[in-house]
Amino acid sequence: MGETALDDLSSALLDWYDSHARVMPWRVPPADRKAGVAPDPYAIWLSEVMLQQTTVAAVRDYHRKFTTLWPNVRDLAAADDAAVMAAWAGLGYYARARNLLKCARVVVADHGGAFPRDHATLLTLPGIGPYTAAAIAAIAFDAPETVVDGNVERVMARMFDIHTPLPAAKPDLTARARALTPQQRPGDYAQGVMDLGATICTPRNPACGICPWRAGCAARIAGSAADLPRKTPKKKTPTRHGIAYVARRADGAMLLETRPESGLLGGMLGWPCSDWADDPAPAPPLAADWTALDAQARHTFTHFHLHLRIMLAHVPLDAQPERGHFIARPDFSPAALPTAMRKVYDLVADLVQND
DNA sequence: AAACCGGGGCA
DNA sequence: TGCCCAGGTTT
Repeated sequence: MGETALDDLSSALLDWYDSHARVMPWRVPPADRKAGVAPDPYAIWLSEVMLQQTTVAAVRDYHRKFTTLWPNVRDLAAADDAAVMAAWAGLGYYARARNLLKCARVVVADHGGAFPRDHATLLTLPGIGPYTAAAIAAIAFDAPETVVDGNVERVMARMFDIHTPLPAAKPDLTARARALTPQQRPGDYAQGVMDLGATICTPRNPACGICPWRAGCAARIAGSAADLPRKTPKKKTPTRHGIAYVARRADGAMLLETRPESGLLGGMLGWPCSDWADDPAPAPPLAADWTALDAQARHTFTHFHLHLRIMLAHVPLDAQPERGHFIARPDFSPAALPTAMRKVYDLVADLVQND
């Protein structure tokens, strides 16, 4: 395919984006962008980190919460770690929140509070990999970088009818995407391809009939669009079991522990637990008269299902736990818990409210 | 290169 | 249930 054909494709995509761009709070619409309105790099960076493996619908409220609590990178850099982790609770992949804070502090300490504009420097920042570096450079600074996410991989696999399964096909798909990236409006182009993948070239039931690229799409012509991209099969998820211990002190305080920085739910608040295994050994955080609940909390992580049995105890004011710390009733917010731990609270909430 | 790391929405 | 998602870090 010659340069002219590729230019025609990128032009068609930009025309489509001008009239079909999705509305997002952090995004500058194409008309405003053409009028010279620049995006806020802080808002773009925050959105891109939140959007890692996460849908736009899930990100919206969290982005608004963060920009309200911390309107700029200096405010975020000065925030308490626990406040940021609590605000992130429920969004998942908690290493992102820890790296978010690290990154904000590096930007303030080493870059004068201004985000770097080039891909290579962005790549040195915590939590920013090849995708996010390209996305920030393109979207925030309109640099001619090629942004390749799951949407773009799917669009390219279909445009060029590539049957090689992912992840092996990634280098080829990236090269195809790079060849299509225009020098004019690369930021809008990057967002346009992702919008196309999110709204037209969807994983299931792609709307080929209204696609701006339908005439040049090899998979649509071959009838294989809905079957692409192919992916190497993944093994199915095992189930692990655990025991969660909920201790309520006589004054209403609840016993929780801050999980280790690294690992599952790293740095988040949770109930003291046994290990999570096929047949977990009991590990109560203090000696007490523990009562087993009938209900179990069930939660699915990326790579395993978790079934948590729940033990409940009412303990005296002078109780001395071996692990964790008591959090006073007014200071305890279930919303600050990751979802697996909040499900445990939901099951015991009625039992610890009024006694 | 492969493993690890959440959560919700969808068919 | 299984698959999908605006991926990065660690091993």
